[in-house]
Amino acid sequence: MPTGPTGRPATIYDVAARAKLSIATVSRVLQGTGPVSAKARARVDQAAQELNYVPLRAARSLAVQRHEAHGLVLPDLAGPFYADWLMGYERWAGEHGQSVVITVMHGNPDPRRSVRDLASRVDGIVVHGNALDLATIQDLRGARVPVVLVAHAPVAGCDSVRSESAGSAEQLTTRLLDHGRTNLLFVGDPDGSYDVSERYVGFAKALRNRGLEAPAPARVPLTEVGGRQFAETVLQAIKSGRGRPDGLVCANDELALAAMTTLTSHGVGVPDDIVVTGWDDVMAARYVSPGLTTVRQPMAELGRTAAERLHERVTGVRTRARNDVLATQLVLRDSCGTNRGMHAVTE
Amino acid sequence: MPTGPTGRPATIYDVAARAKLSIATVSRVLQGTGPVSAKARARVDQAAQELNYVPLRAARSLAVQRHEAHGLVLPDLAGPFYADWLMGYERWAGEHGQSVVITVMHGNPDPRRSVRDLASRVDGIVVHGNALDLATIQDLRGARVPVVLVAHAPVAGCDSVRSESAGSAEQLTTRLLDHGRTNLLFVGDPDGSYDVSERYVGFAKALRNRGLEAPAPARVPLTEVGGRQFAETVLQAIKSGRGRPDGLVCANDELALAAMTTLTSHGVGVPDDIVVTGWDDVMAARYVSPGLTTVRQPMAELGRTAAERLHERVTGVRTRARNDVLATQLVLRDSCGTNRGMHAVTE
DNA sequence: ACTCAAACTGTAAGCGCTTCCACTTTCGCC
DNA sequence: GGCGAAAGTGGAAGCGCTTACAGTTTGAGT
Repeated sequence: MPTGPTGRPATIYDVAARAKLSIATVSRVLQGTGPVSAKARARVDQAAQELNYVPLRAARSLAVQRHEAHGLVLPDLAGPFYADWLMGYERWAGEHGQSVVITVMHGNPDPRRSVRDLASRVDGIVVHGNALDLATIQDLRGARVPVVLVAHAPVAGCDSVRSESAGSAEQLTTRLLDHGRTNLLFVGDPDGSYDVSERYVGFAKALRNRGLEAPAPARVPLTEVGGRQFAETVLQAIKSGRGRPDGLVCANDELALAAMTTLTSHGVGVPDDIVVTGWDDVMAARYVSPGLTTVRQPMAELGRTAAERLHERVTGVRTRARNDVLATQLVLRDSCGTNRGMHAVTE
Repeated sequence: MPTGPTGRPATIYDVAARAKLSIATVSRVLQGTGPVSAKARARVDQAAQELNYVPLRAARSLAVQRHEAHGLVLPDLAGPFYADWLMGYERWAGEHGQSVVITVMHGNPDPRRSVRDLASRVDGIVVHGNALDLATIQDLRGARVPVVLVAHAPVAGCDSVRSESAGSAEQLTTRLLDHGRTNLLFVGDPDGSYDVSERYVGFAKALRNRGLEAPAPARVPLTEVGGRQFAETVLQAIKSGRGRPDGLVCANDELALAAMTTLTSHGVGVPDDIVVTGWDDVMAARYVSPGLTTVRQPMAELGRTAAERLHERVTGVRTRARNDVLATQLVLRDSCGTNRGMHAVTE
């Protein structure tokens, strides 16, 4: 928020003139580089102060060949957890003087252009989930843009950060089986995202461990509409006397919540007739009745970690790719019928 | 994601050399400015293509004295609605070729520096709620940085965008009074944000219209913890036989949800013994029982509008300040005890 | 006092792009 | 075929900053 004498923003020349020093010295004082006398420092500080001078980032970026900014590419911002993730990222960025430029792909009229554009104003890019196809990611890599993948399968040359999925899903599923469930269904499309595919892997593994065959996943969108629709088909199946599931392992909470409430409102008891679990631990999960058993991801930490990894790459302190997997937390509530005592938390 | 012959990103010089034309022509082709022959255009396009050339934004910004970027300053990202707001903003920005740089104030080690920094890499700034104090906003204005305020009281020289609050609050409160409530309480601190203060104004007005005196607001934080704590004091009051409220008009849903569930879990009936309303219509509001009556703000549209206003200011197509107020929607559910039929929606 | 190094400061050359201005083509038309 | 205007192109000057490099002080050591 600089104010120059002319009304136009003050430049380093204005400061230099006012301090009666060269722009080189001004730059050295302001950036804290190189040796400067105390006197010069004081004069510059005062002049800068008086002119309310702020160096123009574009000029600095051009000169130092660095932007001091991170680019984030997100598929969209739906769901409550992006906020937490972003918050974690922002926090780290703020503490380390990095700006954050966000680009959302959903509804973007020209994704390719947007990403190129982003790449030219930041030092590196974080890609969340499948916001970008592999070709575009490779493109970025080819152009030597540091890339960190979040909630995405590892890619050669890129760092990745995600939360553990398969293990938690297996653990959760096993728990349901332990409590006598015999006809579990996985709800959600594994092809939709890496995370979901991992969850299905864990689900299937738990079943196989019991000598059961894993049924194909119900490929519905991870939304409330998807959950409602799926519940309808379950209700149909029950009504028509066909085989009925006695448990739904849903790929996220929206799905689970919609499915569960649809079922209960049609007289199907949860958890007695059918158990339901979700993923993410959204706020509604603890306000619905019965409370929704779910898996909590350390969203803020995922964000923080992604920021850190990207910075390491940008500054070059690390060159070997690194794939972080953060632990999740099983949150037991009543919807899974295995809960003793509220809010027991395992793992 | 440019790739130059040397491994370093290609510059406009590389393209010019390859196309056997001057950089001036290359620039004209790429930016679509000025007259260029079809032949030249083709050569440049091809060369740029082959080199995977992307103009460096910093250089362009420096030359054109514009960043083609908007800065957003947010207090934090808590709550589910920032996501919708941001989504609306991003969408508009993406469609209009503007980048979005986000800065979160909460937990920021040096807010002042962050804002100055932001100001020097964008063409204008949107400030959400009370992320910034008035002095800082004035500073920005003084430096001729276009500023748009969201959910904030209008400030001279700044545009503002918010959603209607007082009227909806009055309408909601009146409705409760119409249904026989006589001892309503407003929960939330009006000093905490402009929006909340407006809601309290509407609440108080409704009471005065009935010749009732508006009680002082319960100044608790707008969080689940705040709601729980407040509910405890209500429970105390009831137990000790002191006057009890028969309705809580809460400043947001988190507060309302926590208060409501605390009350019901202690045997206080909602809506029979006491009615509860919230604000924002978060997802949990429709999963809790009874469903939470609340007020929905057009978050995405608020975001879109803010983006548009800022752009108008940046481009100078409008110079007079403008204050937009968007309509809200009363969402009636069972917690207010005045609902006939699910999901009736008024206004 | 004198030398030499260390401390400080200034000059100027970029960083990669846009754009004014001048210059050369190319047309349209009499 | 020749003329003027329009179209196309290139040279070069910035935009505001950083940073060699060179130049000037300063000060310690003798």
